[in-house]
Amino acid sequence: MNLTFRQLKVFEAVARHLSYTQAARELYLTQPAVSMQIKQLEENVGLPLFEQMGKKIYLTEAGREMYHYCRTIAAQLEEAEEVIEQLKGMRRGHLQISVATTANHFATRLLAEFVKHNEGVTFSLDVTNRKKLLHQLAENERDLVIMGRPPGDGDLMAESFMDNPLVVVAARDHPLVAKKNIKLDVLRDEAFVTREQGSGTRIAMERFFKERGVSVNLEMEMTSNEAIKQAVEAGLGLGLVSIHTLELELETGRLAILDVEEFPILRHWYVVYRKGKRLAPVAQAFREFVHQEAKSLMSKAIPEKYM
Amino acid sequence: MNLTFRQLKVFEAVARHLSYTQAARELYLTQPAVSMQIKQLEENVGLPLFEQMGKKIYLTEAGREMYHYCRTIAAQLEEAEEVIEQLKGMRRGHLQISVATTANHFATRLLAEFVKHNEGVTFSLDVTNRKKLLHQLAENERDLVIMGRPPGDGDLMAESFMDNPLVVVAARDHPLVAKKNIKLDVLRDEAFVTREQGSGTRIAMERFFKERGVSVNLEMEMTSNEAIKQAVEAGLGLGLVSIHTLELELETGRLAILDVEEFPILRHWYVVYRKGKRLAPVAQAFREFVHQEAKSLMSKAIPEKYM
DNA sequence: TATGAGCATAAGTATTATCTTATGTGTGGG
DNA sequence: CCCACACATAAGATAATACTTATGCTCATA
Repeated sequence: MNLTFRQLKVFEAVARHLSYTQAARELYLTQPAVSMQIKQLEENVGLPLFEQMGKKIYLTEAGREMYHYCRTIAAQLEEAEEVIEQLKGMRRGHLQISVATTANHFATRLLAEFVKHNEGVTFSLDVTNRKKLLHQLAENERDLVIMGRPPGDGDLMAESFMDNPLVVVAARDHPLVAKKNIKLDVLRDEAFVTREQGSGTRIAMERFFKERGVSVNLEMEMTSNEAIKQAVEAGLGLGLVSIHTLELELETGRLAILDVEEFPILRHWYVVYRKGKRLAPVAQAFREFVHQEAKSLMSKAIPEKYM
Repeated sequence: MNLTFRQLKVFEAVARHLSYTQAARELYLTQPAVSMQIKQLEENVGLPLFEQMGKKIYLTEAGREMYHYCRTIAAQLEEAEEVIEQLKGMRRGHLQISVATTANHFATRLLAEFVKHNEGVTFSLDVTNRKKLLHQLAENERDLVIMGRPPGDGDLMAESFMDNPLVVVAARDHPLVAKKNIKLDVLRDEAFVTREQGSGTRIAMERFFKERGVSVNLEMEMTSNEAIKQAVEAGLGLGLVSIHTLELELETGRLAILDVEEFPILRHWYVVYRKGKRLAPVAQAFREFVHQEAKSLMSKAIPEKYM
């Protein structure tokens, strides 16, 4: 079959009016133009679609079938058009986001807020480690990624949108909790519970201590921030984590931030995407949303001095 | 939107292969031809459908949506094509048949037999009186009508396909049942239960008696053959009916055919349709089926001497 | 750094679509 | 019996479509 939409459109009008002439009027055409379209359609189909009895025309059975499919196809087209329009206006869309484990807390909240403001937007959120995030970016599997500073070599756009202060935490009954302005040297004697090698936090941490000639005990590795906090709370040692993971623990007083000199280590959160990627309207909107709203959204959850 | 099927077809191939070049190969086109079709489609849609990252291309969200609708539309088209093919080969179709009340019995049986031999054929059967049958023909509401001889003035094709013997019946205990070769004059004293004025049977009956100068008592009118048979069985009088309505009553012996001279009145059944109407393949096939099979199908149900 | 793969762009061309005007044909109503 | 209506057919003008070839650009990879 070699139909054209024009043929279907004209056919639909004729079938509806059961009149070539009226259909022609509706379509601002002459009657022969309509005749020709119908004739071509009938040739394509291989069966007559109308029969003429005297002055009136009637749909043949083949005509009735065609009319049916004509309308379902038209309906599909309309639906498609509507969906596309929604995509254009960003009233709809699907976000594919991945976030670093550490960002889980506020990323989820950001997403929730965004979706609340944009009805019809759906998303899938993958919370995973730095390595996998970089892999997903390389494979173009995600629209946007929220993470620490990505390596400079991959062709990535990374836009900083919020500070990410790393702080030293201890259990509430730890001897250092009460001290003010703790010297870095003091930490030399302390055990640290840390994230696994290769994680953003770990990299930053090691660089920080190395630059300052302080070698600390980093023998306890955990693959999640939750595990670290549990360990610290249990008194296994100190922890070095992003303040954004601490909201609940600070509120309940289970963990305390130590007042160590040169702390917090100031890092940043980035919205990352592939250079040259044409962001879909939703993704574009979410990116802007993050830039505008992240700070104010987080300020409610974090002690002021760390903002 | 001003899409073309060509655009959709090309788009579908590209989306499937995620490659312009491969799609071009599949469609026996050059790569620029594919590029242009996609470009035009994107212009129509108003959004990019693919994004290129290095050598690979990916569907954008709009692209994924379009792909979806593309496939449902293609599915609709295929379905339409299939239905049309079936209509061509008469493996499918809908019959719109009307039959005279008197023909109900064997018409139903004919239809049943026809449908059994042609899987996929559906029908709607209207059993009604002569007046309405003619109206339906005039309004082109039915494909075929089975009835007695239609008036010659309407532009109708009427093809006789089977005898329609009208016989005189009586209750089994009627005095005339035992008589042989009953004279017409004898009927003058008898009451008749008849169909209403305007019915085919009634017209034939009146003409018959009038031509022979026999005036009979026709005061009991019924609008259905079933009612007539009931009345005759109850002893209200004689009946004059088509033998095709009598199958069951003869078999059970509730009614008897009288051996009246010049009887049965020989009339005929006709397949009738509007002159110049292009019969759909199904209707055409049924018409031929009726001509070929009606007699043999009926011979099993009716006493041999009346065939 | 050179090469090739893959898509975009440009220019040119043959084909096809689509429409109009003019006219023919059959139908039903006055 | 003739006219008006409705669809069919024919011829021709115009626009647009859908290609092709040739070439340029960008990126990955050897």
